[in-house]
Amino acid sequence: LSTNANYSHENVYITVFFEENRSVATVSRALNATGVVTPKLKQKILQVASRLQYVPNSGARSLITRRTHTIGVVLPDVYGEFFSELIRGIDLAARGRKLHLLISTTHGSAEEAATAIRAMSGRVDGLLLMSPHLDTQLLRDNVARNLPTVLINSNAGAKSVAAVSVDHYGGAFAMVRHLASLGHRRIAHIAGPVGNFDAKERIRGYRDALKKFVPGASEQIIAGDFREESGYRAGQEILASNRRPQAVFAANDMMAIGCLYALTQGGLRVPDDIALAGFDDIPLARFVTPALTTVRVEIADLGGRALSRLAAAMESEAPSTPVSEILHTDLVIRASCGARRSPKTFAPAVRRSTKRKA
Amino acid sequence: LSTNANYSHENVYITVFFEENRSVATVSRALNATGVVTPKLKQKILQVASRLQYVPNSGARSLITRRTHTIGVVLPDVYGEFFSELIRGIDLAARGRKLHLLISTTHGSAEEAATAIRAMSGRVDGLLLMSPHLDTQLLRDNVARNLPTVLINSNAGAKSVAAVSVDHYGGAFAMVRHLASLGHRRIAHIAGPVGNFDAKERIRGYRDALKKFVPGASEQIIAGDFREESGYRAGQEILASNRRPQAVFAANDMMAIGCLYALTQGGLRVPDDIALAGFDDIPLARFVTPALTTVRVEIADLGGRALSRLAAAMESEAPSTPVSEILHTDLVIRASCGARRSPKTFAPAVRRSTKRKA
DNA sequence: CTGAAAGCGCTTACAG
DNA sequence: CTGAAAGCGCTTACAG
Repeated sequence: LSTNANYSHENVYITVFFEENRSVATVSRALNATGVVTPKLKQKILQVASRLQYVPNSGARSLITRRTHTIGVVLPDVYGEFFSELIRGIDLAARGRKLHLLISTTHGSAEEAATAIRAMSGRVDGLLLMSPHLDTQLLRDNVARNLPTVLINSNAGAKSVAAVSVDHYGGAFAMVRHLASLGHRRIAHIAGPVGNFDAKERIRGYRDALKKFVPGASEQIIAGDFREESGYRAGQEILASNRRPQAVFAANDMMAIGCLYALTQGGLRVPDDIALAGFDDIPLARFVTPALTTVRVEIADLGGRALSRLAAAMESEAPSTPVSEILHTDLVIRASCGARRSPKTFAPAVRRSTKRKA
Repeated sequence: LSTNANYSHENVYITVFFEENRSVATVSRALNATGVVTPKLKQKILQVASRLQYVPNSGARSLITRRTHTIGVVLPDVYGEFFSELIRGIDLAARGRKLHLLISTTHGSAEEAATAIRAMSGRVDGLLLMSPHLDTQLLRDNVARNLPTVLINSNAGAKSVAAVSVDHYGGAFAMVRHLASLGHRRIAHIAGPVGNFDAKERIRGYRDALKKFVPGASEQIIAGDFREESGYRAGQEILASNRRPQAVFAANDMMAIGCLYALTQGGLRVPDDIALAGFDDIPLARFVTPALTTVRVEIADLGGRALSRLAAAMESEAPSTPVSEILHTDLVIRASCGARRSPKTFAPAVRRSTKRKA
């Protein structure tokens, strides 16, 4: 064992304390404040540890404690305001619990998602998953048994895995109700990518609200993929149509902004000639002209809650029954839908809650 | 050892293979494709591993291999476009090398930075550090010896630690030269936070270019902190001054945007009454009206290069001599400085390189 | 209160 | 080509 006392040239391990004639057991107890150690001895050990810049080898430690204190976070991407905010919320909640974050991206590929999940399995205490490609089968095949898992914005696990999602349906529903209340009857929807859970829920909200608040009106759904460019194309499509909608509700802000550019280029004035609304309330939304009416999602909160749920599941011994939590959204009314003008100040945007039971 | 064959109810470890009458050594060789194993046996082992969803315990593995295949990334925050882009660049470069990312934030506190660095030391193969609070002493006290480290946008380590930075000086210099070339003589600078390395370099660039291209002009430096609100206040200050500058160069885009709002509110037209420029080229820059002239920083590239350097240092046996790499910037000329109007299209912004030897 | 020993799951010489 | 054994750094009963 003493062959390992190589701290002068190499890394520092607990065994260097042998040089101080201490047993690793005592050192371990002193460092972890577990078990009893004479205050004097403890102080000396701490001192030596500090001088030597001793840092415990986490691999060795988790080998025996069966804890890594690390959470695996699997996301489609880390790019853009949405993920940035989401990670921020997760990070904040994790710091509070002294948990580390191992982050991996899948770039929208199911195979990469599976690989990432497997690669993380041996090194984390729990998993936070978000991916458009998650389905029950993929989860069953790749998530290690008994590894606590929480899904974000996904219904992949259906009833079998815990999930935290945004109330896409309620938000879209409230927005269409608002547009209808302004007198618009022809309300078009620029949809998100086919197969995407969020997008589907938003379409459902649009559809139901339209049916309810504008009886007899026909749906107009324009294809999109959540990216700015697809909103731009949708805008051009709207310009070219013979019977233009009076209002356009895009499934997210980036598409609404792309659409705004197309409409403005085409000579239409928003909101005078046509109303426009988005979804997400990304920071950009208040900066475009006119400022964008949208549905606010507390993205950071979404991440924070997901982490809290996961932490709770990790702490409980028994495999907890999976709970689904749904975060409500807020209507943010700005200038682009014509309901009111947005003053150019730093005052917080007007919000109207769309609370809805989960 | 056989007490561990508990895969039916618990986690799956390599020892479950005992049930197949195989030694862990053979299983290890088969799984890692190291050493020789009969193709037939190997296939069978792989099959069992797959059926059992076996995932190696990374702690145990790195205990012996002395590799975690994980990089520690310490950032001030994960919020906002800058960090989002930076992480994206790091992530992209890491995936290619099959490295995992352990991410931690310091929220601008030196103590948190130290804690984060120490907490990571035992669980990573290398460190990527960015923090306004890094100094040589903090690094020496907290970074484990022989742990390869690369600093991002910091000169903390001076000559002793490898670093990748943006050419703040050159970018600011080029911008002021550009503003001077448009005929502006009174050019003000809204500075970043005091003590911040990036901010200091940008001031230096402003100062030197002003001296060189507008001989006799006096400096006008307004305090700021990189946040939008401080730019807004700077704008109000400019409005109130008796001899207004002809051009304002903000040390980053967010302050430029805050300033823009103040100036517009105050009745000034940008760029007709006053020219405005920023630094960073965040996505928002092209969306404000008028679109913002700025200095483009390839943020993702910054992250990617930092990771590449780190990976290289990790692979080399000898403690490599620390190299400092400086990324050049590009001038992005849009409408806000009056040099030209920006058309509202999706065409890429005009860029002029400000190449400069590192 | 402290130390010697066992063992966490894995890999790697070393035998056979 | 395969297996038995040692050992990575740590923690935790178990003695003393």
